[in-house]
Amino acid sequence: MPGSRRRQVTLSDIAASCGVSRATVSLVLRQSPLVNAQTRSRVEAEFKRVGYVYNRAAASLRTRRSSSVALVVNDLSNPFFAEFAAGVDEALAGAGYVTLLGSTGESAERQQAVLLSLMEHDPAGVILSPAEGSDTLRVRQAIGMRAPVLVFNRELRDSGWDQLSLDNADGAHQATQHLLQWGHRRIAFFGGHAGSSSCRQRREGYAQALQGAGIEIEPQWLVETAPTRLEAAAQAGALFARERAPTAAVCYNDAVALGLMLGLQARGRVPGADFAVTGFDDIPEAALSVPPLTTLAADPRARGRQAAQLVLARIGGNAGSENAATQLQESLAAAPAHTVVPVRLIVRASTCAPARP
Amino acid sequence: MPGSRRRQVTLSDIAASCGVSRATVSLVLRQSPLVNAQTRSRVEAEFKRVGYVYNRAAASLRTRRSSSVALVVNDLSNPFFAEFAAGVDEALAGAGYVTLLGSTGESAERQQAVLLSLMEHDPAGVILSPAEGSDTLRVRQAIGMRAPVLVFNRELRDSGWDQLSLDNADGAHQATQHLLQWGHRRIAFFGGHAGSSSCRQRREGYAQALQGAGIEIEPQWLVETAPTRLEAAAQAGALFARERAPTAAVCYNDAVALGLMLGLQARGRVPGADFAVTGFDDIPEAALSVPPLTTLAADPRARGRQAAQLVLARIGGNAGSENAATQLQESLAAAPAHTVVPVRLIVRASTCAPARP
DNA sequence: CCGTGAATTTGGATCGGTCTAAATCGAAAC
DNA sequence: GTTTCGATTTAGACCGATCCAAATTCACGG
Repeated sequence: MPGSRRRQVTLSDIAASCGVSRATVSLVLRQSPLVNAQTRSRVEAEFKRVGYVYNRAAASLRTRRSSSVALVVNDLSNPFFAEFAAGVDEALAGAGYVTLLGSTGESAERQQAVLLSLMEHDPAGVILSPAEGSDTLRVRQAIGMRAPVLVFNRELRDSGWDQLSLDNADGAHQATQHLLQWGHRRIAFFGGHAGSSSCRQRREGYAQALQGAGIEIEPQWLVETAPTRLEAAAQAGALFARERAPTAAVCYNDAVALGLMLGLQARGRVPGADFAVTGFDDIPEAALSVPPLTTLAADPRARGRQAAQLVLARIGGNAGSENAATQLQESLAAAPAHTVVPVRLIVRASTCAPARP
Repeated sequence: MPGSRRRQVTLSDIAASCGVSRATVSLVLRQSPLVNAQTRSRVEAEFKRVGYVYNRAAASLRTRRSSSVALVVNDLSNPFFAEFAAGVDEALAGAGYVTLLGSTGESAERQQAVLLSLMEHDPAGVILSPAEGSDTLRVRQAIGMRAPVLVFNRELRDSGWDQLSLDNADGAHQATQHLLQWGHRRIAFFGGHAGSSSCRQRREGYAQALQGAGIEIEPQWLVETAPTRLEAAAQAGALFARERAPTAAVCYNDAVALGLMLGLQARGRVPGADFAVTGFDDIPEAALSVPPLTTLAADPRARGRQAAQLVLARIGGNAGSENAATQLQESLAAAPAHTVVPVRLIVRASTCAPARP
């Protein structure tokens, strides 16, 4: 019923109306065994009666223990990251932390602003999926030593922070291998910015697989595009500009692969019948495209949970030292860990034998 | 360089090393015109030198002005909500607020826990896309009068809060009309829980369109399913259980429509050729399915921005009264607004004329 | 009746900012 | 030379919690 106002009720109010001291109420709040059972229930009843809500900000001001974690993600509208974010939030909530969200829209500038703004809210940790073109130094400058950081998905060179990433090289290797087994010999690597670390790693795995098969890569097999469906569709033609055109393509990711398939169809080619395509990520659409896309699955939601676990480990890791400052020191001192998670090939109908001309 | 520790630098430290009082430093922080230009630049230099970062929690403890907004969403992995969240965050960040994320996984229980946890962080406002089966009273109990709320997408009866929703009835009406124009006379409404407000509204629009065409609805044309692809695919058969089977279906949403199309194909029917299907939401996959899905677009990112604007209006709305408590009072007192945004029909290839047997 | 120790409770400082009312300081005005 | 005034600065309380050391209470043994 809009109408009942008055300022919010605090621990002092409770103390007053229960006839005990603020300290006692505080002990009740924290489930201390010190307080008498009768007192406890009296106070707890009052909590309910007046609808008391805890002010965590005030508490962590005193304790110097924050209960939030910042999640900075480059593109929420990408289902891969949305799933990731859901996983992060799930695990953080389970551990009693709240998620501070920041999205950067893949802009290093916005990322900087977002980080600065988030740091003012004193997160206990940061999970960062860096925008393309992030500068390690600037990011460091924004975060300083104030919180442990987990870098996800892209590299941040020499940051000295923990990192969680997919086994990009191995994934691309698997995809290429798969195409080789179908009998392809002319295989392109399509899409992505060669500057980005994930693209570089995927290209490496691809190159290694071809090398292992004794195949030399033609320059025209390497096509760069923005990692979007649209750009990919537009660039499809580049594959067929010259002789020795490829019969298959390992794509940077699913978005690019879906775009390429559209582009192929526009040229009268039939992906999955006379041209083979693989993706990366296994976004939900991959299973529904025509033809369904052979791709590499990484289970982004599980990655999100994992990322959360990793920062939480840095944050709370050392149960031995209760002192928050010391804890931070120790955890920051431990050597940064680089966790690489395997990806698995999901074979669908977009891969096929090379067309016999 | 991990190694440089020491406790974080505070405003008092700055004051000390600049030889001014804490009050002055505080004035500098807040760009007050009171402070002398020389002093200001001296202090600002010190900020940079030592890498000072503002502690917003401490500040808002005193000012009673929070700079965060809670966003509670039922399913982040749904691209519709992911886009929505991105839009919310974009607009909030632009206004200097930070987003506290909470996802409920469509569970009223989790939603309650999430809300309680978020409220402890004292958000200035709440944007809530309620989980199915939310109980207005419990939600009210968690939030109380502590923050203005914007309810998105689903109704929360008698909550007295602002609401932003899609014009569900009109959308379904448009879709049904479109099918009628193709010549269909036996049109089903497929999917969704009839209990949910959005489903009810869509069914209403559908029913009205049919009524307008003088068509009576057969009970078997109304099929309930969970709003997921899988369930929808499994229930496809229900449409053809009896005589007077439909030749087209207005689906609850895109996920259901995509599922239904799969289910149809499994039965040897060809959606877009001998059975017409429409969706709702225009998720990215809708354009890529086979056949591409006729559906209703709502631009979720823009909705997110709009939702953010609406809470911000409640939060900051009254520039006249500087007193925060008074402001909250006034804004909560203003009559709740229900904003309904139009949706537009995107015609693709999943709709066709009825099959001539 | 008093000392003793365990069980409870508490006063008051503290976290890092902001706010209010009052102090300080030159310089212009009388 | 004192008063006055605008410009600047500041002391100290305060926001809502926690923490520490010390105080209080109470039952029990001597």
